[in-house]
Amino acid sequence: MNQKNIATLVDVARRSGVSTATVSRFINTPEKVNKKTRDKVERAISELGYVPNFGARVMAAKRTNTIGAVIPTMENAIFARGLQAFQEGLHDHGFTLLVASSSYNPDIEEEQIRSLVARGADGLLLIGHDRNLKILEFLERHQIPTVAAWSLNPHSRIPSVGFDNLTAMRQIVDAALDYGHRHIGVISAHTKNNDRARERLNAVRLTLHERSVSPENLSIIETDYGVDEGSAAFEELIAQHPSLTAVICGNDVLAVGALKRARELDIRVPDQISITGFDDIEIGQVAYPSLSTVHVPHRAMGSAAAELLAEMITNSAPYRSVELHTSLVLRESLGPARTNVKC
Amino acid sequence: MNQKNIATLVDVARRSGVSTATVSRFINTPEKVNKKTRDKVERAISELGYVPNFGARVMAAKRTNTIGAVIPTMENAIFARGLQAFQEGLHDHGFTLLVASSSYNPDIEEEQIRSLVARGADGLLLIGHDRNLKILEFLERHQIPTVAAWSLNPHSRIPSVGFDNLTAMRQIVDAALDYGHRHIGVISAHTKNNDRARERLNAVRLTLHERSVSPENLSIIETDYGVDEGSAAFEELIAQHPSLTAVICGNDVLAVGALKRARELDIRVPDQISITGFDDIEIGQVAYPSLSTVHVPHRAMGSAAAELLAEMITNSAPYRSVELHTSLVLRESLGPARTNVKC
DNA sequence: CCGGTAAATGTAAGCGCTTACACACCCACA
DNA sequence: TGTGGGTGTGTAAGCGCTTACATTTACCGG
Repeated sequence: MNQKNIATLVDVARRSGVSTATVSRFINTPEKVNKKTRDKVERAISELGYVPNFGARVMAAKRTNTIGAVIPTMENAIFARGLQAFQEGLHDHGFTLLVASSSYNPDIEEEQIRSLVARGADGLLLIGHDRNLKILEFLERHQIPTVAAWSLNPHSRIPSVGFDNLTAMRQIVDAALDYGHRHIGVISAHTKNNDRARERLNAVRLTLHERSVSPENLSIIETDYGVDEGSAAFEELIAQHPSLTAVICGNDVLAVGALKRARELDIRVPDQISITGFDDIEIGQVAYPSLSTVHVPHRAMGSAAAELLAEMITNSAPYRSVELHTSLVLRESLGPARTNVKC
Repeated sequence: MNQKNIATLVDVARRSGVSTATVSRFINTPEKVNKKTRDKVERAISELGYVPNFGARVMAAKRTNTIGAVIPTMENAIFARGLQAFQEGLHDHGFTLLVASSSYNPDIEEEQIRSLVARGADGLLLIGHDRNLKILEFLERHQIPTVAAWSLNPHSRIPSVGFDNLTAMRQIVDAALDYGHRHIGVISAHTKNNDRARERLNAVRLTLHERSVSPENLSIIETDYGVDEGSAAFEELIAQHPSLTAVICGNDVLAVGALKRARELDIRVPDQISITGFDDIEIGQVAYPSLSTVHVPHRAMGSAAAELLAEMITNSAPYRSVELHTSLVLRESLGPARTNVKC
């Protein structure tokens, strides 16, 4: 034992009277060890409270059975459910998940990716496709199987497991237009370095264009992620554009913030103004009025990502993407446009 | 380079024409390396895209600058904000955070703790104090500085950074009693292996006793964590005990579920029934009616835990706990008890 | 009783780093 | 010119594992 009193393989070997190789086999491939020996080793291990040193193991074996994930934020539930499913899927394949968050900052994301690779991650899950070439090359040089989720981009070097944000957002914009809304506000997450936000915003522009609504009737505000940010953006938007009858939000968190502020300002939703979200997380169901939104198959996405990654690692499977589909969830917050009594 | 084309320290040394020791020094203590040498090494590193192998590093240096945290769940925001602050605090001290979740399962928690220790965590953050002796001894043998958060227990071998759940819960129970509630329901998280839930429940019992409310007027239901579980528990509770005028929930997530079901059943809150939560997370502010709850200083707790842990690791500081205080947040969901028109 | 084969175990060479120690310089000072 | 003390760098010994290969043991049919 060393000064920290931590038992090593050698200690276990000595105590059970076998070689280190046998102890190692006991741990990794017990079926290759004789029953009697197995018992001896097992006893020694539990008496010593031995735990294999992960670092040493990785060095010798070149495989960590660890997958890393870098998500933009842990603060909200947006990625939580998908990640949970991802983790469960990985577990079935014998992998452990390590999670790091980037606070929506590309530099931190890069740092986290490097850190996970240094820690020996066998594969990586990232969110979206917006990142610079340098880090992609780094991943390629290290031959780290990687998949990008929450997004779909056939041109990326990284395979996707996700949905088409553009198509998804069009569903709800179409619904709003069908309800007669012609003056529309958008509260979007920052679109820089965020392909999901950008595509969703594009979806609004495109749909309005197709349905011949003038761009002048569209007011956009970009903001940070958060309920309070949603509230502030909502207030600003309607103060500057009183004729708006609908506010499309880039995600449920912003939408819920908008909903909250509307209530505080005594603006009835959806009678006076409609508000929509995107993601379909729990908070939208408990909000009042309940939030009309785009349902994202979080769990399916997590499972599919786990499946694909496991496949890429164990069979070095070829490039393959998985497309999932979203659906409209119409609850209370989206309703017919009010007849436009100009203020 | 090996077959995976990953540059090692040796490659960098060769390329820059210095010894491996110098490269290692460049990485760890650049001020000890001559400026000219530094430039050579720096260039070689960036040309090769070299990243130090973490496992090898740990083996040689015995220090990882990594802190592990095992939280019961990532699925909800309860621990998210505190963890974020914890992470930020650690970052200031040069530590990296690794997060694992246990799904409220003590066996998984134990497995995760072992895994983090094997990965070389220099310290550990755990939630609450309920865990078996074996794992405590394991931690002691490995001399891993550990703190327990979200709870306070002066008798534990592990120092606490948190608040007294009993005192905290009494605040809101007292408030409910002050409003005239005498028939009280409780929706609690499972109390097994969960000291926080247990103490909060005890707080209800104790307070009622002190204020001479008969235990017969108290109905308790324990359930899993989740909005839907809260909804189901609420419905069951009021079906079996129509005389209840207040439902105290063990946390905000359950409370919001209860609030939601009340609305679905057309039960007015707080006119017909009051509902309270615990934690003060965002979801309670956006719920309708807004949730009266106990405010937990999540961020302060996270920062304090980071501070204490850093101190324990770098100075092997003595056992010291940090007590934080909660406060009452009265919003809409708690109101006067209805005059008891017996059904 | 022997050779052959399979099963079980042992030996020892790394894996990629850090760091104690040794060594080579260079400058200041006597 | 000799000595003392930096400063900068190199050498090489591990850290705790896995695993290819060598060796031993057990058991079989002939």
